[in-house]
Amino acid sequence: MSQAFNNTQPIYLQILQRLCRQVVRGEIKAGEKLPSVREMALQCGVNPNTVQRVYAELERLEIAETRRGLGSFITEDETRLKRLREQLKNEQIERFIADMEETGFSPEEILAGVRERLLGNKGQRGD
Amino acid sequence: MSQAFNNTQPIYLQILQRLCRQVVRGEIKAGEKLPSVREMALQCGVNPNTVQRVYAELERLEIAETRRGLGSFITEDETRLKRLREQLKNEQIERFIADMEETGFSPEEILAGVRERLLGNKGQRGD
Amino acid sequence: MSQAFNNTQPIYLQILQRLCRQVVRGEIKAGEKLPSVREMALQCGVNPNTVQRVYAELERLEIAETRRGLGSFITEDETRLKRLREQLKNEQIERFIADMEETGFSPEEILAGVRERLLGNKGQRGD
Amino acid sequence: MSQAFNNTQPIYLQILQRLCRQVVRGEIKAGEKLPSVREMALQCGVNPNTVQRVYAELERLEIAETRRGLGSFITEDETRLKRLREQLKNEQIERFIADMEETGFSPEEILAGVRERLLGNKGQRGD
DNA sequence: GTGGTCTAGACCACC
DNA sequence: GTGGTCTAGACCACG
Repeated sequence: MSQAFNNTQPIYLQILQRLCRQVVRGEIKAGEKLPSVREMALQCGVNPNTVQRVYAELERLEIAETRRGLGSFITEDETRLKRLREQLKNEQIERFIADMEETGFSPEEILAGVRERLLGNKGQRGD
Repeated sequence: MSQAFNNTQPIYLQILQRLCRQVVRGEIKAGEKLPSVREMALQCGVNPNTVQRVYAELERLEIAETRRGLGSFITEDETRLKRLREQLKNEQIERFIADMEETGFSPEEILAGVRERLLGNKGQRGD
Repeated sequence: MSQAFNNTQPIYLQILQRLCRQVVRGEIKAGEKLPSVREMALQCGVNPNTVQRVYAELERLEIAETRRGLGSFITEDETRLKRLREQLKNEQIERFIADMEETGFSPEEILAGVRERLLGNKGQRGD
Repeated sequence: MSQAFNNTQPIYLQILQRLCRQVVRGEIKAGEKLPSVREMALQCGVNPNTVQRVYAELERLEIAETRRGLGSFITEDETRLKRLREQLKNEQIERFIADMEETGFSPEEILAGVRERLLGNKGQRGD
């Protein structure tokens, strides 16, 4: 679990992404304390420097804040977290569709491909 | 020079991707000769070595083949190119949906988001 | 400097082959760390780029994997290494026999020639 | 037929090898006239320069000789051709076994592998 | 420290 | 002319 990093992306980004997703999925709640840098480093089998960087980035994104001597905490601003959810959704969709269109797929083909993948390819109509 | 590359991805991958897309979109046809390494390097404002790497990768992917002293050519195997198109489509969709689901979005939400982005949010019903 | 390379084959392939053979012979063990790119370059009297290429190829062959900032390591998957051994054996035999047959030697003649070379030509009978 | 060259070896060597093998197999006989350079180039779909090089090499190996204004001819010295046959056989065997031993295979393993490949692996004994 | 990428420029064999 | 390899040296992000 704690050790599944690929080499194509910096580890710190992978951890960052995982934390964001846990927050968005509600597995980590508003106001919740994150593990200490050292603890998290152990859990992930990673250099503390790397975790430090993740927490700094979370702070920059206003998803967490660190209180000196106490640790890092997810923001208590729940609307911020809801915004985060929408933001991630839109970014991912945006990037996906831009990529697909640049590769030459039409909107119809994109939509059909996504639907097929999600629902199986039993003939849907009525778009 | 004439082309803009971003810094988040190696240049050679950006060129590779661009060529793949041009092939998939039919802008480059089966059997067509690619510019020589040196010429492409000039066009891209890039070192010949970098282009060399791109062409080598195209060959490894069986999208192009190089003939000694003659240059590099897109494969004449059109079915290979069709496969490439499907492959790119499926990979992109797969990655997108995996990402979305891992972030906690349901299939319905994904599909709705994609449709809305592609068609505007006029009447989606009955999925 | 310390190593002699012949001119008929690219240096990077010669280094690659040597490493593969060391792995197959068990001189380099599963999980073992390879010298850093720079160090290996020094050892071989070769440019770091050349070694880099070798390591990239080893990774593509799933013989080694590189961990960011840590170095390159022979895969810990021992069955992969056993497969490699068989693979090299079969490839070499296959190529040899294909060559021999294409040159017009019969299976009997091939086998006799190999046996003679390996054992001296004492009593070959009854094949 | 005439167009099956791989990229890992110079085309002229591939043609050279093919001719040697045809001679060794007896498909081309002692004293026989080879196609003209231009003719052979057409047959092979190759630049005349390339064929020129092949014929020069054949002459250097004393397998063929070119008579000005008449063309190239396989040598009439049949013992030379027999020697060629043995020479090719021994070279190929030598190279194969050297490679195998360097990869760490024992003589027994080599012999077993070759026999298995040639005869199928029905338990032979009596070496 | 590590690997990854890139440039500049060279040399080679091949066609 | 072409692609393929190599060197020398640089810069970067990562751990």
